[in-house]
Amino acid sequence: MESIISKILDQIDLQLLNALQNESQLSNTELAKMVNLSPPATHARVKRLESEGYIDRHVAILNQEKLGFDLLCFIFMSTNIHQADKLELLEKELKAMPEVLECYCLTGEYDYLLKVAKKDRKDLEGFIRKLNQLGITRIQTSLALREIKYSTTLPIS
Amino acid sequence: MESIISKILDQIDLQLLNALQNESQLSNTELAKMVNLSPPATHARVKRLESEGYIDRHVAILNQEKLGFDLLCFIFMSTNIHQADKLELLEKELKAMPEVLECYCLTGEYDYLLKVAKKDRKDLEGFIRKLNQLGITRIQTSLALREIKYSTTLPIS
DNA sequence: GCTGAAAGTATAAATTC
DNA sequence: GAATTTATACTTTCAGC
Repeated sequence: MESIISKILDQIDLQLLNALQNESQLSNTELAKMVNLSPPATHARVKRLESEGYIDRHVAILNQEKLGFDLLCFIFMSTNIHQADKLELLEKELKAMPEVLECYCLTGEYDYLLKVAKKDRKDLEGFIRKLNQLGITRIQTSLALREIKYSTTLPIS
Repeated sequence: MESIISKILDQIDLQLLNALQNESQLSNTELAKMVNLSPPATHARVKRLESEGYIDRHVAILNQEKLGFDLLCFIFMSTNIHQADKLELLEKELKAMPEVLECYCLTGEYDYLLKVAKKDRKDLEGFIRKLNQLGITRIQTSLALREIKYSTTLPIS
């Protein structure tokens, strides 16, 4: 059975998405050569993929180490907030914190998982103190000792 | 006391990095206007930031949901491997798996944290079986119920 | 979706500050 | 030494087919 995607995205679309998620600076001309299409046809497809929301955004990935972000932490936490509107506020505040790179609601022991980048332990301490003021009941922090892989590339091919 | 970075990167460099990590498709002309420099001067700075490793790569962020990746999982695992060369092999294999988006060595109860994207439960089951064949002793899987934030933007400003 | 032309960009070289 | 202006090559992008 075919997936839903294959009915909307053909092989060329997937090739384009895959090329761009690995190297978004590829020129339209280069992309066109890769998929054996004319530059205008290629351009139209990429624009379509963007406007239809398959491509969320284009970003530059900076080097954490070179920029002094020595601490990458995973913070598990639970809250005693249960009112829907107050939970929403909490999530809005978490989202607005620039040091919070990722945040998910998780199955399991804790309510939330946060991925946080900080420059040093003092910064991290301040951040955790800030969390405690938001109605967080339980926090467990794990430090990343070593990065083995960091990718934004979805396995679409 | 000034940070190390401020000795190498000036305010304009940080502005450029910050602009590009949020929207890497900005044209050189637009960047130049933002930082009040001529396009060639801006271009030289960006190239320098790339060649010196402050910018790792440029990528397009795809929409997981639209592409059918319904399962985002965080897998904690420990291994019984202790030989250095065999551990290296394990890490190389983890790195090579396209469904493994991120992988870190962690402090705490488990040796590794994996962030894994899969299309459905059957796929996930197959993946976990594959892990079990690599010398993994203990696995704990948490599913992301909801994404509150997903960002690649470091808080450099 | 293709071809060919027009507009806009990136980039290298020469010049100035 | 670093930024600017000038000039060229390349790319994107819009017609018409």
